[in-house]
Amino acid sequence: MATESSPPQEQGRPGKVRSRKYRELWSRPGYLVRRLHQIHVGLFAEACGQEDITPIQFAMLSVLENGEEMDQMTLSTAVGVDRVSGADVIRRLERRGLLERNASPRDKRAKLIKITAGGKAYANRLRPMMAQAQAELLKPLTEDEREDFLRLIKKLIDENNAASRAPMGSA
Amino acid sequence: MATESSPPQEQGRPGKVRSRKYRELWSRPGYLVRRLHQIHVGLFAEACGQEDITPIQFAMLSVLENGEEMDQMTLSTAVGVDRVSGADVIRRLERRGLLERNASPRDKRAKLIKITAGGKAYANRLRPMMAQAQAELLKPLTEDEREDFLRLIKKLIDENNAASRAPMGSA
DNA sequence: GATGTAAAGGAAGTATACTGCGTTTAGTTC
DNA sequence: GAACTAAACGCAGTATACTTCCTTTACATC
Repeated sequence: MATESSPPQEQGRPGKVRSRKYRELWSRPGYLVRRLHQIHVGLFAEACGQEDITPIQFAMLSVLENGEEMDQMTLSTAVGVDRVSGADVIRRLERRGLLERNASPRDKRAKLIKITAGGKAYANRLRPMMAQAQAELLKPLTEDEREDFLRLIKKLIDENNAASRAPMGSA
Repeated sequence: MATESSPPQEQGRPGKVRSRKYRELWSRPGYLVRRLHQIHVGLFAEACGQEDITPIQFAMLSVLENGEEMDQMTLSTAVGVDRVSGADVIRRLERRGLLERNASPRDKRAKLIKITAGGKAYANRLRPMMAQAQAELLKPLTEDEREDFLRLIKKLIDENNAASRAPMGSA
């Protein structure tokens, strides 16, 4: 069953006429990215077992891990989600006591986010599971292929970053 | 700004100790896949302009385009989402008159889904926009790199397919 | 034909990930 | 200092994408 989603390769063949491009789902890069994203979420949940954590939640803890404080906007941008989605994630992590949210003394609009001791310990405990999920995802590829894949996907992200609704890295 | 998310390449370097692997967000394949997925959704929406359509909705119309009827479960599996998510998408497409949902005469449990004439016309009209979104996503890569990327991501999906919560291709 | 299992679907609940609108506060410009 | 603009946040609403629990129906087995 694992072989059925990618029938004989015919995308990109020289003689193909324009109209047939992207006709099949498995020839649409965006579709493939969506599928792989789903798979990653599944692998992440599996690797974390009974722990109630998601990739984006762990990403936030990772950003905060060094103890630095930042407002919601900065944190959201750092993990690459928009302000509102970020605030949602922050609220859930705060509810579990993994981070704190305090009014900024310098800017009355901003809420400063800081990881708690419990949050740090939690992140440390789960790091191996996160790493396991990453390893599982790449497992089908050889070492060379992994490097290629990471290089190419980074290139796609970098050059398309501005196109995203939540441009990253402006922290 | 587009270059900041991928600092100097150091992941996978031979001397790296185990504990530093996946330490940075941009070195976690799952994180990169999530980002690229977001970007694709953004590009898709942009390419579709005022049209109110999402990648998964278009994928469903693509599967139904040949006029074939199928139940919700089969359709959901064909586009690679679970039963419940699929039913949600179907309900929205039905509301817009792009597809019909009728009780199956042979199986009283099943609802048979069929694309409408309007749905076909709509899919035909939007296909160039979908193709535009796919092309935009791959634009940063050379032709050779595109082939590599598609080959590698298909391999990852195929071999990890069973790990997904919504295994695909069993149609 | 009764029984047990599995499949199809619905309903409720949760987590990302947005858009749009409004409020408060911070700067900036005049 | 007043006015304007922009930033940070909140709230409401929507779309994927799940989980869990339930009902109905189909099918296979006894």
